[in-house]
Amino acid sequence: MKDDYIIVEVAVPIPVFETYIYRLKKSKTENLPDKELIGRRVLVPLKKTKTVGIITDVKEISDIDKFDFEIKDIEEIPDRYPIYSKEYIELLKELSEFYLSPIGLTLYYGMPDSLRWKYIKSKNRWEKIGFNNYIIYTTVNITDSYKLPKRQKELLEYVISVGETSYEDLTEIGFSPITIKSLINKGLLKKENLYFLEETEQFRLKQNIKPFGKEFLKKGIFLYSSERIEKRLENYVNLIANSIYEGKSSLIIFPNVATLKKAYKFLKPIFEDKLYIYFDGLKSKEKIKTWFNLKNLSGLVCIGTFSSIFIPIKNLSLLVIEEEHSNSYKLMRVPRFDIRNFGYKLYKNKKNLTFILASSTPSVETVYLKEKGLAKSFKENRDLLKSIKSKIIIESFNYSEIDEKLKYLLKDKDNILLLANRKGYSSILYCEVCQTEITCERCDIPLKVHINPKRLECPLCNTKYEFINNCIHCGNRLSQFGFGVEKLERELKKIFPDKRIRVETTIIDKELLFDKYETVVNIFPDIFLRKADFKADEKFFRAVVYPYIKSTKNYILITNKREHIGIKSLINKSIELFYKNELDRRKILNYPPFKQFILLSFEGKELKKSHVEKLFKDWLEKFNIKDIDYEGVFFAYYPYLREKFRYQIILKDFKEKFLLKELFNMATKRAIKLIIDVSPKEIK
DNA sequence: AGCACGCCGACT
DNA sequence: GTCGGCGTGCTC
Repeated sequence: MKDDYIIVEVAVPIPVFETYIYRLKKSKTENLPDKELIGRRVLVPLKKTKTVGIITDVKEISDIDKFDFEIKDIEEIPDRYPIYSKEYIELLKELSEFYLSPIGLTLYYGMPDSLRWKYIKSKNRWEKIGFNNYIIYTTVNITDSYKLPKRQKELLEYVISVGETSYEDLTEIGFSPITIKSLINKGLLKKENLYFLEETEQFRLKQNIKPFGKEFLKKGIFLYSSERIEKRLENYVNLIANSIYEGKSSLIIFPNVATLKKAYKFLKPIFEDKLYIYFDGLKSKEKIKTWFNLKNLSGLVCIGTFSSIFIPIKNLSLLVIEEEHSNSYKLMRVPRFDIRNFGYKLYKNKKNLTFILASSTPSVETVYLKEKGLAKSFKENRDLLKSIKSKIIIESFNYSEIDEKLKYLLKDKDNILLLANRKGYSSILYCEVCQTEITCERCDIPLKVHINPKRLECPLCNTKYEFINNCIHCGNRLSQFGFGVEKLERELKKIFPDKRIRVETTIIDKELLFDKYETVVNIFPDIFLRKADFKADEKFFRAVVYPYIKSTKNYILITNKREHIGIKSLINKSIELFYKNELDRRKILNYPPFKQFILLSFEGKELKKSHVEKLFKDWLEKFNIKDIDYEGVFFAYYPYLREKFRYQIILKDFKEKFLLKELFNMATKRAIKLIIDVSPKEIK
């Protein structure tokens, strides 16, 4: 009897760090066109319900005696092919271990959302969101010339009218499987499996794109910071063409959809049907098609956002992460890992991968990779700032004079981008009688005033409140203080009704990456230095330097931090000056990348600092942890968020990371939510 | 996560 | 006496 089963390890989408063991009946694998089990989706029972999981390993049948729990059977294998490759399963396992991100959740959120089936217990059925096993379409456009039964005629007319549909859609609206089948047999309907497209046509590059020699398709990690994003994209065309010419595939990742779409417009006419796009907002059918084509075929190019890193692309030879410093490459939710690190793992694992980390203002970590000799410069080592000719004007900041100053500075300018990292209309609403600010009920921080529509909004949890004129305690009229971009925009439009002025809070992570303006005004980036974050100087530097790259004639910087190294490197037109200084500083202070940080955030409704201290002490004692570098429990930068108190601990270079899983379990038992952030991007 | 169990307070 | 709120435990 034993021989009729295969024992497999399955990662299920629940917040635990382990995988579970299931039995798979051999007969269920007999008709599979691909015998590989690892990377497959499986439908499994889990406690009193069912879930979709991913096979991560195949065990020896003799292991069965080792388990002291009842082993349940896999109910079904829903797909003809695995969705992840063995290689990606291996790497994602390692990465989840490194970031202490539950493997089941990592694989679950990595796959196309339409494959994340949910079992609805009350309805006793699976919810297959937008799922289609194969598409049904037709090549005819009129039904008149065919003699068909009434129902078949209706079906054919329906398919003609919608163009492309699915088996599920058709049965859902009332066509029987027999009707569908007979039209398929007559050749009037065609079905195409999305999972399995044949490797057919020989792709020809458009005339004007010629393979470029092989000098840039070498194995290696490269830092590409010597040119602007427009210019970089032009260079990728040659690399992609090279890769396709060799029958291999490329992946270019962008930090946001707006930038991605601009890149698509540029690349589509060049690479036509060899170009695929992948991002969360894509239609589920398209996502599945892109996923499986990239997994099964070769000689393609994909551009996408964060989620595209999960596609197990066949013969990947070029990986580019654009604007690699962006915060969007590490999510604040599961899977809590940094895709740059995944790129690094892919690079280590593949024989020939060109891995490019590109940014006009790269992250300190990536510059450090270059310092250590792990990454090389892509193209010549030239400072981008030296090629920018726009004039730098530095002015001091004073809140009461800002309107007058802008009026004076902008009087002879046009085509202006104005940046101020202040959301909303004004910063606070204040009662001068009670001397209190109007604050968010859930976060206890001042609400910002917004207009269009007029409302109050919490800058942290985004809860919206009705605008009030009078104080809720004494009825006195409330006053507004501070300014935001909405107020700046309104007032500048009043002063200069004919000028082209765009007002934004930030450039980074907006579609502005490709845009240029004659004059860029940057108001008070000093705000980035207010937070005692280890990355504060880097953020300030980027906030000062990045807008300069977008200006063609004038760059007006309004700041009171003239002595900061970030501004010095701008004036000296040398980004290297900043990185050298910053690396020295971080080394002295034992900050990343010299020490690895693990940020522990504890959250709870009635949580007190002493509870966290007790929990941490108990953990240290229980596991006899002596060798640990941390500076105690402190209040988080936002100590009260969404009705929860928040405390943090920073561990430096903590080696026994697996023990944090136990801390996580202990915290859960005490109703404390613990968020473990390995190599945090920011501390907030 | 998502479900069940079990202990309390509020209700017919 | 029992309905349901949510704290706690567990998933191969």
